[in-house]
Amino acid sequence: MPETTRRADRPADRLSGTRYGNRPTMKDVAARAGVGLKTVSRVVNGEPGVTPDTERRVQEAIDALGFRRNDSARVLRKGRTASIGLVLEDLADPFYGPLSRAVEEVARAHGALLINGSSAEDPEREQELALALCARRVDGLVVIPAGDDHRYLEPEIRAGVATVFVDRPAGKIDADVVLSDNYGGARDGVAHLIAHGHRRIGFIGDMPRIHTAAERLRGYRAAMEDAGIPVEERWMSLGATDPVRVRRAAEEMLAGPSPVTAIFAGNNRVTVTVVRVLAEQSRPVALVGFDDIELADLLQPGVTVVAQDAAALGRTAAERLFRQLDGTLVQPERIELPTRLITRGSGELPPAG
Amino acid sequence: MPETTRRADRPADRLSGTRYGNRPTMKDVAARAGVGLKTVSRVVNGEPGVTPDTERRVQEAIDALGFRRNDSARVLRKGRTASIGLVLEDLADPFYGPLSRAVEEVARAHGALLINGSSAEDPEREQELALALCARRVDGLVVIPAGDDHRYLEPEIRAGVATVFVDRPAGKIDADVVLSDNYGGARDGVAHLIAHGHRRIGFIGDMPRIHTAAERLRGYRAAMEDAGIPVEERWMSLGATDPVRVRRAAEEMLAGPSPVTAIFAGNNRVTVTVVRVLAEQSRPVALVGFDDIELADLLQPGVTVVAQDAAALGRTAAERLFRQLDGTLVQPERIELPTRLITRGSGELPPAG
DNA sequence: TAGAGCCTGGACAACGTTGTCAGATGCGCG
DNA sequence: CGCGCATCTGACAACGTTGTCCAGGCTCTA
Repeated sequence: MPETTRRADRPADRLSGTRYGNRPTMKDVAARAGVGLKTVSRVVNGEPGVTPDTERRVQEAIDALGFRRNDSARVLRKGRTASIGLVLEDLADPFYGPLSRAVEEVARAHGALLINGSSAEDPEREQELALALCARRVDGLVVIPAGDDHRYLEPEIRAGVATVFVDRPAGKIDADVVLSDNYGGARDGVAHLIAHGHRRIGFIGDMPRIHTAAERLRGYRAAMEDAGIPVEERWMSLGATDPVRVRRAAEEMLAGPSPVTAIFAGNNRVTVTVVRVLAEQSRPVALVGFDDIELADLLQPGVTVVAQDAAALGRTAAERLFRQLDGTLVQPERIELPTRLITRGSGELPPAG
Repeated sequence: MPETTRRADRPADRLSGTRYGNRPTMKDVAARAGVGLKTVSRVVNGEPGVTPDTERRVQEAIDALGFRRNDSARVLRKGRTASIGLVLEDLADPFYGPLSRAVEEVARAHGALLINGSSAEDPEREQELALALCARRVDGLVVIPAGDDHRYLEPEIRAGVATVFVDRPAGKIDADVVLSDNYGGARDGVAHLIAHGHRRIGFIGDMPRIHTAAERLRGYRAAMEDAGIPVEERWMSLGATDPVRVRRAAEEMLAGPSPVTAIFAGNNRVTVTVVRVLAEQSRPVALVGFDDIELADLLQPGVTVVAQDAAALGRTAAERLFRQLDGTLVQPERIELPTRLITRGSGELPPAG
């Protein structure tokens, strides 16, 4: 049949509607066990009021047919899905692994499953994902925002979808947010470099439209200003953090007559690339990175970082989400978790050249 | 005894049944727009046969009420959820990040969402998770097995749940499997060490009940045997791969009168710990690790590894899953992806001592 | 031995959506 | 002006489960 679908380009529309491969239902089980439908339901759900003998008969029928309760139908009836959604930027990013896992653990403790998807830093994809999750009636949503306007979630929140934003604040709506102290962490990290004698300090960060990136840049500027150091434009690089771009940025600020003697790297990806670039330099350049990276202590020198606790971010957010669902929470709040400066050598190098 | 739907200790049972916070339904939209229920359905799904004027009225009502289609009800009707489940070991493990992401991308391309959970290497939890996903009627399941008996999935597979196992084979059932060539990779890695003059080579791996661990051990033994080197018991450590245990194992094989001159590390976690231990040794010890690790090239010396392509594993598995759903696939198959030896220095060190 | 009360089991409606089908409407044409 | 046809619309059942409520059978007591 030529179905002329007008806007059938939405995800869920693309799978066709073949039935489950003929799965047994409670009705089938009931027929086989010679009992009523509701009795099967009672057995499946461990409700009281079934004689051991009847229960045994039902159980046998269940085993024989390979019955498994259809939670979709159950959800329709009960109104709760016991699942929460997580919209993050990139599952493959080592920063989000622990965060994701922490959210999952909390969900598990509350008997909920986790559905997650990556926005790939694309606001439109974030929205598409979040709304798809809402259509599935997740009980709650943990969002690591890619966009800066979340008014599209207003009807959902009003309808009772618990919502918590992590890592970056929500845009244009009032909602729970759990953040790291990006500003303070960056400021301290840069101040650390200044304390070790640096004055020409480079900053390589992500696009400033990303909240964390903007905050870290603000921290950098604050530390410099506190020390009375005027920042030169060419010390700063703000843009995509792919290796090619970062490498060029680093090499540029390390070239010329008065190169930077230290670099502050705005996130884990930047840090990794900068470490590579610095390894190729003839003179030592100090480095402090935002986000911890694995094996940072084993490099020569060890990489000094401003570490944030990704797991704590996820855990805190998820716990807050379930407290929203409990009804114990009313007022949206902004929670800021502290960062920690871990000195390993690279940030304590004195200025060279 | 076949495990079945039983008692009320299952996750989904713990959330109580409060209704959605009074969400508008198609009926409400229909009432407000002054049209029939089915017409709303048509508009929502972009079906043909609605005049522009009617469509506009319906659309306005949708916007005004903040209506969002309830996919649970839709699923109940259509029989497909457009979602697939992924059961893995630990979301936070850097090896599974890219794998997970790859599965997600394929799912996305097919318009499906991804629900995932961590088994924490616990067979019971694996089963609980997989069955919970089936109860939600995921269309398919990608499983990284923790246990070695998957007969509990037989009714599900028979009922049409597409199933693919990744990284490790299924136990006691016939199903699609996508693996790395663990045996060949380990054998080549160890042979590489032997080629560089080593004879006393240690092996530190995971519990042999884990298929990958067993295969890699087999590869180690094969390489040693091919070279005519009798393996001493104390060169091998097979057990949990927590840092404490691995550290002790490494230190033990490096002590005594005839210590190993090289170590083959059975997975990424082991490699990381061994690198730490070796950094403390006075004499150089060669190292080849299974799985690539970030920044391996920047360590002194760079860490030689047998790399597997986690993303390719995930992608291949997910694609196979959707081909099962298409009906293009019939016979279960075992697909083995090659590994790649990446030399960076640590594996090319000559024997010392 | 009759009545009260408890326990078990089942009929039925409802959850929100989609597929089916038939009715209503409008249009062109004889 | 009426008929056929195409187009648009809506009533209704069904998806598989759970909550409500009542019937029937049993035990227990007076």
